[in-house]
Amino acid sequence: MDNKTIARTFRLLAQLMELHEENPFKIKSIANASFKLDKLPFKLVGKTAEEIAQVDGIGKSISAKVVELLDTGSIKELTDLLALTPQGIVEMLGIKGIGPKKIFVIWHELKIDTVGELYYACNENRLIEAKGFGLKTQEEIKKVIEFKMAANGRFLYAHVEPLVNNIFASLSVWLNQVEHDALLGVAGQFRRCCEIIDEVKLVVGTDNTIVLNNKIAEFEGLIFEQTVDDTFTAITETGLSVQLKVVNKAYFYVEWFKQTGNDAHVEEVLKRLPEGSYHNEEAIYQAAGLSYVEPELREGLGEIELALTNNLPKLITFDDLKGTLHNHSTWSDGVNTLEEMALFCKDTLNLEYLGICDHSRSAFYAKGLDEQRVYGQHQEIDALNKKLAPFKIFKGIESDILNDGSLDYSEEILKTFDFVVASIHSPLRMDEEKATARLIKAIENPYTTILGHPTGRLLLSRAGYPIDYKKVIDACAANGVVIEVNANPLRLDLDWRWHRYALAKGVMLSINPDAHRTEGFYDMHFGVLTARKGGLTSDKNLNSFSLDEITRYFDSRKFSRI
DNA sequence: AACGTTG
DNA sequence: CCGCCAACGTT
Repeated sequence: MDNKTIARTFRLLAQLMELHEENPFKIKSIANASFKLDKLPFKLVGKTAEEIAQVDGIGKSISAKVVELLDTGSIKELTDLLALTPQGIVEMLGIKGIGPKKIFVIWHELKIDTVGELYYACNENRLIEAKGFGLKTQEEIKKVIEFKMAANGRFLYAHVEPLVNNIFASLSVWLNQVEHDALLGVAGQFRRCCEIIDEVKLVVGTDNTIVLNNKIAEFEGLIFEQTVDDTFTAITETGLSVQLKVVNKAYFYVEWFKQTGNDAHVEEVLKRLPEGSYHNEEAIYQAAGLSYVEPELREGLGEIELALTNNLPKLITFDDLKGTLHNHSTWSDGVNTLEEMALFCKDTLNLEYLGICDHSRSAFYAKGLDEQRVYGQHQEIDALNKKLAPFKIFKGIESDILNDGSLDYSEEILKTFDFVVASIHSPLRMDEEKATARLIKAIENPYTTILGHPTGRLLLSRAGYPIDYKKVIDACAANGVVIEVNANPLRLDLDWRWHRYALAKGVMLSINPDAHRTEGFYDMHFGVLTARKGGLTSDKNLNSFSLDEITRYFDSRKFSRI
């Protein structure tokens, strides 16, 4: 069990205690513990109660609960509370915009205890009757429930990846026993590296279908049912559909190709493809008179024209990344210290530089840096740079874009950074006009180097604020501002569908992990996949620059201000 | 701490 | 009826 799960369990416990009107002091200490546990720089698994109690804010009683959770998988107090709470009420805790206080009213005064009923109540205008609720709250709740319903049965790529890897690995082993040269490939949305997956597709090539048909019924805890002649389907516990298509080996590559691209892409290629069996995908594209199209690009969005004229981009890879920009440390809301983050980049990832961009002063909830602490951090960076040379830490900041579009510090302070990532964190409720104007004002600020997560979206969980993409990208082009591809699998923002437009306008992108702990750097993997979908090449990605190149780039941005 | 909402 | 503001809940 990882720390995140433990922290989430404690938060749920605190919320349930509040719903059941328990001692507010106890509630506070549990909620506080949840926060602390989430921010620990070490893993809790294997630690003793005594060791855990050493953590500031965690005493005997809570450390005992952590151990109980680690040993038994649950906490008795939580199990008891859950038994007393309707399932729908527990679900409501996951709705943004309402907390335990409001849910208490919904439950006891409106007598509503399922999310469905709550939705109906919003439609019938019944929520505004209750005290503490108004029209705005009601509309907001309605919107969030609708968003949640639309997300049902859909999953983040990052969430599906381990499952697909497991299925692929065990299926390979098993197939190999059945037939030593059987073929297997992952296809569909996953192979195309889509950010949201609602169906996993695999293709098997075997001439021994009978054995397969008899054996496949149960595999890796999944129950496969034969839905069509050659297709087996299973649904995971979480509701994800896994499809297995079985064909003779001779047809494997054509089938794999057909199951990978979206309909538009496959149709376009098939039009040009002579009938036949092909021994790999390259041969298929060649026979169709096209250069090879990487799976990520097979979306029917103009890639065929590029393939016809041999103009497909050479897509960026993880190895092209030379450094990483936009990351956090314990100076604000990160888990690892500046030095730990730097050493990880230097020694584990073999990068040449780290850009540190802790939160700016108005991000109070994240311990944002005031002017004093900016100065303090810069001194620490100078010292570390001496120690770790030639590895370099760049002095950055993730400056909030305030409500009026200005940045969070005076020019005097902004001047002291090597680069500035400007992002919106609050307020997020804006119409398109307001959001676009706010972003453009920040883009026009001469100190802005990179525009951070342009829409603020959280995939499957929160829609971003609406923006006029073209205007925002055009403004970046006009002001030499780089756009972030936030690599957190929940964000992947700028959306890949806009990469090509940005690149055409001469705007550079930057694959930024927004890491809040050392493992967070690995999110760049997802950023690379999504940027590949967008058609990004290494030379247009800022953090593919070598240390020399990026130093010169930051310098030239500074000179352009004078 | 700052914000939006409520009343 | 509107604008103002304190209290509250959420992030």
